[in-house]
Amino acid sequence: MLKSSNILKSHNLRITQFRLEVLNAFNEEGKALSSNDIESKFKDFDRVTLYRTLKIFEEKGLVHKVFDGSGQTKYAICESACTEHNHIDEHVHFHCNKCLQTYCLDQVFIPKVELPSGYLVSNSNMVIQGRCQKCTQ
Amino acid sequence: MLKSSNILKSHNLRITQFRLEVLNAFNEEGKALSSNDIESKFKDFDRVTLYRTLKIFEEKGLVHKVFDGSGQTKYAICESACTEHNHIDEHVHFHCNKCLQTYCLDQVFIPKVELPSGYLVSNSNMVIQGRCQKCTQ
DNA sequence: CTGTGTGCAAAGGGTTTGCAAGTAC
DNA sequence: GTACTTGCAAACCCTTTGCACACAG
Repeated sequence: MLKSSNILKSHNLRITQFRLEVLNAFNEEGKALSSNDIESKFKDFDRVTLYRTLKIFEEKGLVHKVFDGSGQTKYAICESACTEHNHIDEHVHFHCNKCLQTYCLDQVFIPKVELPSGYLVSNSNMVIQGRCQKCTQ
Repeated sequence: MLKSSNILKSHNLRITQFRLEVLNAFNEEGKALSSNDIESKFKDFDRVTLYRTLKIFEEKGLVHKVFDGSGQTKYAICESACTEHNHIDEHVHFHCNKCLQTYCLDQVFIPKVELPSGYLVSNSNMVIQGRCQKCTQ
């Protein structure tokens, strides 16, 4: 049994060809993908199904949205710890201004910040822009 | 002469009624505004002109885009130091999950983060979500 | 067999483009 | 007077909704 089908099963999702292909796309690319990115990897393709797939993947904790400042909504694979009721994505995202790709820096955590009194923090999001490893070589 | 017209003049923009009103809206609200937010403050209104106004304001360094995770593109007034060629917006943004407003915390700076070697940083962006001062009272 | 997923058509919403008329300077 | 700005219509693109058929379990 493939890894992707295990992921689907463990999140209580039916295993379909389409979902496997989308999940594989994320695993192969290793970076945040827009629906457009995914679309261009396939032919014979229904956009609507992709939107629905991404939506349910997000709800069930397989992927999380990334707002990288490009304006496009992108998605990236979650850490395995994420579930439907407990999204944990406290890592930094890096957006390369040259290749325009966005990477999850799973090993880089978002630092805590001291806020003025009266603010209650539930969640933090950090996007760093610049040049990625490939584009500085 | 009003403050807003000085801002326009100092950024080499023609002073028009429309631009003054948009600029005043930002100054009055003191938070990030979507084009929708601005639209609802006026009547007798052309959306297209607003889009063009916001675009040129951003280019000239009067406002900066804020991606607060709400999905909507919002804009906030820049610090006075920003110009067409030098955007400096190294402060934290706060998005309230209750009132859905986004505030610039000008006094809270984005902490520096240690990245793996090979990454070159040009810019950082940080959005903290939770409850704002008004909504925790 | 039953409930869920998919594909198509169409609608909805935000944003951009083209062009003619109006306005700042 | 000239270049820039505005307003309107229409185009564009991304995303969602409705519905009938197909498929996983």
